[in-house]
Amino acid sequence: MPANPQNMESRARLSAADWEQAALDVVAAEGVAALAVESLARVLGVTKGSFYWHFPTRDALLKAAIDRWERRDEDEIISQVEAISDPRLRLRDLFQRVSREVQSHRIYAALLQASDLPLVQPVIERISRRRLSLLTDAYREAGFDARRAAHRARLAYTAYSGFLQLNQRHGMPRMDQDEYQAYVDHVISTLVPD
Amino acid sequence: MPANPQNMESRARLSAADWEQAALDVVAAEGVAALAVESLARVLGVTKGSFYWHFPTRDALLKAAIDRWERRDEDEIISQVEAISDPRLRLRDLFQRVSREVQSHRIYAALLQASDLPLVQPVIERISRRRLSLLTDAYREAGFDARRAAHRARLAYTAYSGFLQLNQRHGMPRMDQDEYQAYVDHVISTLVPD
DNA sequence: ATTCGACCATACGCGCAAGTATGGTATGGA
DNA sequence: TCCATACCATACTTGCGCGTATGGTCGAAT
Repeated sequence: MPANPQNMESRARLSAADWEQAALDVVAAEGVAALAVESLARVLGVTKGSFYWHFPTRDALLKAAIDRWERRDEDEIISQVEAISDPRLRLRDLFQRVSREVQSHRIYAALLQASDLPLVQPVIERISRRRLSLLTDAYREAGFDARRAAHRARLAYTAYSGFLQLNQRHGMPRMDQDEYQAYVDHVISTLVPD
Repeated sequence: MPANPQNMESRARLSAADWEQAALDVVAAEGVAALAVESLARVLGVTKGSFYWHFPTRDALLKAAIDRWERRDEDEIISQVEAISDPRLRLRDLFQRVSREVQSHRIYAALLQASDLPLVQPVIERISRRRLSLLTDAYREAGFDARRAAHRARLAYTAYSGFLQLNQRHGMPRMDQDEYQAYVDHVISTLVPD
């Protein structure tokens, strides 16, 4: 019996999950448009022939990779945050937690940029709606009426996705670590009631 | 002498400016990726042969169209706003004015989505920097110290571009006209000091 | 009336990345 | 030991959109 082949660092043979993970890495680093099967095969040390055994088409890989990402990072963070009962503390914690995550948001930013593709558009809508209602609920619990809660949630969420767009991808006025944290604090003090 | 051929509704012959304007319409409606010379020629009722007389390449058209847009809408709005001396009134007016513009922002949103192309990336950076410093200056004049002014400006601008991304293009939770205006008012009261 | 140049049509070449066809190799179980 | 299955390589075909080559037309100036 050989050592567990799942954990060997340069496995001779691949599974669909390996392709999905590699696809996510490419998407995070270079965007959805850069996801090509031949180049991805080179990264994995194989050729197209391998790919088309695991997936029928390029879009199938993209969809599978996105689904994998959505299940993993999404449920995780949201469930962690929902554990905090005080809504204002919950919002603060959410903002801080989000500001520290990196890789998962790279992928979301990449998907945002490719949201005109029919395959990713419903994903963006689904995720945005979920996160938006998460924020809206928190603001309602914090004492906002329904209208103001929806507006403030929208403001917070658009600021988040706009930040991803302008900074995470091509660095706008770059910030160092301290200034970034100061910005996050400013956002919290501006958008979260005391 | 025939009637002014510039204003006839289906001119027999085109100029470079006609191509640029048509290109902007396509970009605004379907994004940068949808800008193809053959399809654009069909829209204008001609063929590729015409296009490559006016422009050497597709990218040349895209660049010319973007430049045209940048000169037109950008200088216009900014110079109008800079006329208001009171910084808080100026910010309010800016937000309101921006909220009513449509077409120009469709194009900016499309450019944002295509900001990984080497041709549009410097445009986005240039415009963002300009608008950001416009906001920063206003907040400074309104009494914010340099740090807070920069942060608040960044927050406002990311909220703006995030809104474009999520609503203007593929409509997130859609809003009717009244709710939209209410949202704008909420943003102003949250981000602009009294 | 002729000519010249601006504008356009038609037909082609070409590169890139997706997808197909088909055959090869390695590995575990009978 | 031998076969079946899972995984992979090689060599194609195909479609799409850019760019090129070349020739045609129409209006304006001489």
